[in-house]
Amino acid sequence: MALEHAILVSLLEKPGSGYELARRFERSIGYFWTATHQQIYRVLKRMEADGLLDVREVPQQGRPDKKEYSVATPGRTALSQWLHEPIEPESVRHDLAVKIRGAAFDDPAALIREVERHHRAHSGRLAHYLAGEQRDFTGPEAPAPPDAGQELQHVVLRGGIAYERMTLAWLDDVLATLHRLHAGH
Amino acid sequence: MALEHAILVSLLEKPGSGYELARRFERSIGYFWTATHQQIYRVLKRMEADGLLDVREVPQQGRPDKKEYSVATPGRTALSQWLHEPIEPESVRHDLAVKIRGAAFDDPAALIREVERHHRAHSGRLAHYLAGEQRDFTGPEAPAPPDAGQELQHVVLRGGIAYERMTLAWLDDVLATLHRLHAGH
DNA sequence: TCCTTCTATGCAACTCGTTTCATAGACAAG
DNA sequence: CTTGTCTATGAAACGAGTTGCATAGAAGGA
Repeated sequence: MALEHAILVSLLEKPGSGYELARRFERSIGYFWTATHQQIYRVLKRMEADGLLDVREVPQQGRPDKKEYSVATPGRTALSQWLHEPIEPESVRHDLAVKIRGAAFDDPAALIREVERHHRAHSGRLAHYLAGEQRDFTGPEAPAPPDAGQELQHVVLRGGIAYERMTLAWLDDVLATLHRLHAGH
Repeated sequence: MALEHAILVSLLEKPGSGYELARRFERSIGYFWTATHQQIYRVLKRMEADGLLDVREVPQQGRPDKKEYSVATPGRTALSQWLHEPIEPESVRHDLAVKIRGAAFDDPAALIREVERHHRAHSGRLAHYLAGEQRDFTGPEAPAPPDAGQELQHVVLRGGIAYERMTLAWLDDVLATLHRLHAGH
């Protein structure tokens, strides 16, 4: 259900087309919520039919026309209502943890390269987040007195950074454990 | 797709019925993978049809009969194959982050109680994990020379603990930010 | 010239996951 | 004696999410 709300937030931050939303979901919003373009187009259509969004056909030069969506009044109301509802704290879903426990019934050493691959992927994400933080919040070109929206975006980004740092430390722990099992016993 | 594999791992650790699996998914396995009983029964049926599992009807006294599932040879093969395949590092899905960014278009102070609720829930989980660690791994009744399976279970649990600690610290950061926005500016 | 990439939108089929409902015997509390 | 909880299994319907396919013009490189 939160895809609708993530779209509302993103369109309130800036109106845009399905295509543009899909790219935002690969970047900033995608830090904490993913969606493919098919899913986005389908939900946009439904939300427009429900009156949550307004559409405007925008002709363009040198590229296909696009449909620019923006949040209508009922959309703002729906978002506000959702913000006031309690939600369940999420439960994690971690394939890698399943694999690690499964390694007890296979060769634990075979997992080492896989864990190293994850480590590299998370290092890349952390670098990406840190670059974004520098660019938008802590660097010299960041707006000096940040407004509420920027403060909130920053605290969410700090959450992503903390998550990646924690994950990297854990993956180090996992690697040390796998090496220990491989060498000894 | 990983539900199948989580079930294979759990049944290799100990054979059991769908009901028992559902309870394990509320406890240890549920630390990193959740599933409801309906989902489990459906997948068990399919896995048995595919020859990955064996079933045995177990009559019981004072309670309904149960079907005890155990992993068949093709199931072990399937798990081993999956363990050797690379998987994508997961992307996070965090409703609360959507809400926090959405708070820029609503009253940020209204989120404070919600964030505090999440803080309490994560504190509870952390306490639960730490109790489990004490009981199974670091306490006086834990098996003195742990085998590979226990080492791996422990490192997964340490991951859960690290996740909860990181989340609690981040929620403190979020609360401080919300209070700052509420008081000042 | 052809091949790829980028912008832009969408359908169809499928799998995964959740919610609701149903059954049924045993046992304990009120 | 009724209500609630625990064990145990399952059907049906729905909603969320993924994968594959299709279209189409513009731009840039081999």
